[in-house]
Amino acid sequence: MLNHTTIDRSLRALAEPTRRAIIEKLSVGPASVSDLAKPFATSLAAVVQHLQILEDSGLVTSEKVGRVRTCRIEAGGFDALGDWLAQRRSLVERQLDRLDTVLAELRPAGRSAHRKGK
Amino acid sequence: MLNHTTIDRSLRALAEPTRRAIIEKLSVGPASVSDLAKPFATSLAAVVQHLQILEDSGLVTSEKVGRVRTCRIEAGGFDALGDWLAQRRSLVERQLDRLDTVLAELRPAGRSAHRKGK
DNA sequence: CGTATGGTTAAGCATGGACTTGAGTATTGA
DNA sequence: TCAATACTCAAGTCCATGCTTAACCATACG
Repeated sequence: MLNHTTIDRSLRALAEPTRRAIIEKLSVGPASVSDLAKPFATSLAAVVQHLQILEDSGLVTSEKVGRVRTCRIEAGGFDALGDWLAQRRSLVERQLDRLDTVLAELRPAGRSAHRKGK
Repeated sequence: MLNHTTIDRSLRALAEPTRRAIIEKLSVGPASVSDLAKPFATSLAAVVQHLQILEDSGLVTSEKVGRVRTCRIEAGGFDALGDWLAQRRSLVERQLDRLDTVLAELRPAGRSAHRKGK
């Protein structure tokens, strides 16, 4: 399993509405810090702090040219989280399959009816 | 887009190592509250609180029979989060495609080299 | 040059969230 | 029926986190 700390940082970063809104905006396209701050009622400094956390989590990168910092989503920043999620879901599937098996053994003549088709 | 509050609750619930560990254990199979509490150094009450949060988030269900509460992963509890993630990733892909297009237009004779094959 | 713009950093505050303890309820088993 | 088990609930503590303000730098513009 890949580094657990990456998952932790990603999830913490995303578990905040403002940061999620920033991610949502950035997933449409790059933006400057003050562009990102505009929609929010909070101060610019607060947004900068959120951006710092997003960068530490590996979800966002930024580079400064002149006096403006341009932020963008880091492609692949969601991969660790995606893998973790996929693994959870596959394990849950496995559980349901085993349940099916058990039910099938309990009434061998019938067809288990509670699972959605493949 | 599906209910935003669901995403919020899922992410908040998962942004905590203990709760994630509980999820990981439950994705292997159902367990009682005290089974879940065993591996942790914390008190039982703390684990119960975590379970409450996980249930509120829709990731876990439980039912009490006799004096023991059995907890299990809610199949489909990860769907909203999975959809959100997938959408982010697809939007990021779109950005990269547009970038490819721009680069291709800048040097029409060359092949863009920075993307992995389809 | 001077001023505005865009961002950075630090300090302090306030709230939320994780944890503990302790007391209580309901079930089970001897 | 008594004790152990398996939670449940309430109250209180404490620390992390998000926010603000304020001072500060660097770059761009008239």
